[in-house]
Amino acid sequence: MSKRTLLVTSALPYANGPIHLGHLVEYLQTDIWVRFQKQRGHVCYYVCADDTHGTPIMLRAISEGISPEALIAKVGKEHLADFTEFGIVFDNYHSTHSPENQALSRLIYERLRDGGHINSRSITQAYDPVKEMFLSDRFIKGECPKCGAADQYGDSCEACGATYSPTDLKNAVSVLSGEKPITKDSVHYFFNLANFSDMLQDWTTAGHLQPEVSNKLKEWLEQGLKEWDISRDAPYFGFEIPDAPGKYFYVWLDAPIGYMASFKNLCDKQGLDFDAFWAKDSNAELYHFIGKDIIYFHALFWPAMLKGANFRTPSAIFAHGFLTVNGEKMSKSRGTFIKARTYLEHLNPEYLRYYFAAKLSAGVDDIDLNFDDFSQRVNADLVGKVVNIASRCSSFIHKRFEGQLSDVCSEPELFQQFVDANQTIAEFYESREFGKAMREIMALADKANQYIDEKKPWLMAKVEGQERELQQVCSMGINLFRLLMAYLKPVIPVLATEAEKFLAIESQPWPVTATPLIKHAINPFEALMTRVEADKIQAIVDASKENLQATAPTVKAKQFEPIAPTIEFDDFAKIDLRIAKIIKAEHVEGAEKLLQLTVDIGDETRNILAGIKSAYAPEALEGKLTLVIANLAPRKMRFGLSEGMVLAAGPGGKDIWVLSPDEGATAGMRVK
RNA sequence: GGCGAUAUAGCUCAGUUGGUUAGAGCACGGGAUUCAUAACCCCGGGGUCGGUGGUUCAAAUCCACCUAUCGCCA
Repeated sequence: MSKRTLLVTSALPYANGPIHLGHLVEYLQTDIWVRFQKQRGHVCYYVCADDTHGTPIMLRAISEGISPEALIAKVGKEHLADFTEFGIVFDNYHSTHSPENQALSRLIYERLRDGGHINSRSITQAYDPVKEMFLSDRFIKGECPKCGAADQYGDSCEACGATYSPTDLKNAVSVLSGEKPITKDSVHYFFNLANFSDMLQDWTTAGHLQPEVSNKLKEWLEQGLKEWDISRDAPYFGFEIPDAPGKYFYVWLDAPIGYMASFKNLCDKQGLDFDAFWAKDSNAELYHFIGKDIIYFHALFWPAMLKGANFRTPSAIFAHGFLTVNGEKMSKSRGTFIKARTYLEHLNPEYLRYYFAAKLSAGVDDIDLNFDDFSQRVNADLVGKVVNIASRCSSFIHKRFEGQLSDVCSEPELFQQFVDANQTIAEFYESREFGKAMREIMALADKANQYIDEKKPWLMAKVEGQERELQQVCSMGINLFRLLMAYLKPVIPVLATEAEKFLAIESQPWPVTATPLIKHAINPFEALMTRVEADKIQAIVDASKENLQATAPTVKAKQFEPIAPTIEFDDFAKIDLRIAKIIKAEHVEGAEKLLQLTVDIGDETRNILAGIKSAYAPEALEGKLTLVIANLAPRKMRFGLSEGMVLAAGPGGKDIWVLSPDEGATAGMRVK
């Protein structure tokens, strides 16, 4: 087995929200693959970073009242903590908002520009005149021009599926301010992807991609490649384009460069040769694990950018499917939108690592997390089958032989059979057929249990003179267990490490040339893993439902007029609000909208003319408690003097609602 | 709307270039066992392979259409 050099990445999580179980499919898949490579003795670096740029980050920082830098620092820390507790070990975890990324983004941009791959021209876009920023399609809502459905985004209608441009929307408003967007021109920069059509035609069919991905891309390539808008106008959180003040790199331009930047950062820390991995003639292998939703960026833009900037292209891109829970899309209301943190608060992360491994393949199919299947699978496979082998053998070894394994291997052929399986299992791991690898390993576990069952050590224990055989059978079981743990180590590293402690052995390499432990003392057995408790799963679902209420959507179409400018408490204190009792209410001769109210505000009564005739009959008001502004300057109206104002809400007409206090308040009390 | 993927036992999934009675794990039923975290071992029931039509000596597999689910449309 020759030594390979690999650089592996997972897609960068966006710094706009927490890690959830859907994200984890990818990071666990990558981590398992990387651990496997390392266990095999290859040189393998696994780098990742937080994806930190773009309008959503900027807006969220504003809504939280902190700087974007503070926001991404906070979220980045949370992300890394979640990953770490799931056993995902990066060789480096960086940020796209880093000097390395800025320098590399700039370098790549300049090389593309100098190579004639960047164009610029003015385009017309929707613009929010209040927030003073351009609006992408997702920030405009209105009625679908085709079917009239309300509350649809600027690019397509969720109700009828029509696609259109934001200018087609009826009654369009900015999601940010509620204002009607205007259109405005601005110069944008474009990456001319079509220059790379031939190169991509070859690259996408040269074995770098899964066949289904390759087919998908063929479709896009046949339609002809369009230029890619890589710039955004200020205000934007990102990197300013070097030769274009006020213009920023679109987040998707610098995000994949973040892979390089994170690795550059690692190189600087560890003295590695960056060019050995990224130069055009690099011999290192470069792999990107991604979700199938971002294939376009990774299989077209990214290789083209690298090519155009004179860097090497990826060895392969591995796309995976999405996670469904109980057969359905993850849903906040069903409690199946589960954050990594919520899971960690209740269940052992290795359960999920094993479960995902058992279901993952090299394809792009979605995988389903079925809670019943999850606990059955984990309990049956890991606890019932694998750990059980150690459990059932170690008791004899300790009770009868002081922890000493026998001095011979009684079944060398069986042991060798387990060692020989390493090749098949390794092939499955290598090709990301983790489900098949797990099945293979569990078949070995079954074999081990069958062996013990056949030998019946518990009968030997009762027969005098069979001590030696008893020790041999149990030692054999322990040795088989050891190999199983070596094979499972990429998936369940914590359990594997615990098992190594129990076995009193060094960290296990991939068992290509393993020999049985002979005359070896092991440590007392302690439960290595406990069963999944069903109530914990329910607790996760419940907690996920609660999260929903805690995290109300932050960006929502504004239905109401914008909040007025902030005032100080002193401003508020100037307003003297009083509880008032309506003593008398009557129509005003000749007035269309007004009612005349006589109200008791404690020590005095007032005459108030209120514009609420359209919504209230006078007799319905008499005796009612309400709120009035008592120190409003009296106002002379056509029908008389109004000595205050009754508080009411609503758009008008029949929809006016007079405010009233809770029971117990009495006329004259001041509101404060 | 266009395009793609998927649809196999109660559940989660295998089924290589079309080729005997369609497989596994879990669940279920029966038996055996008691060393082991009620684990393990043996046996068994259960599927008109989403639907309809076609090609073929032969279709889960190839083709067409339909239905459902998921995704993509830069």
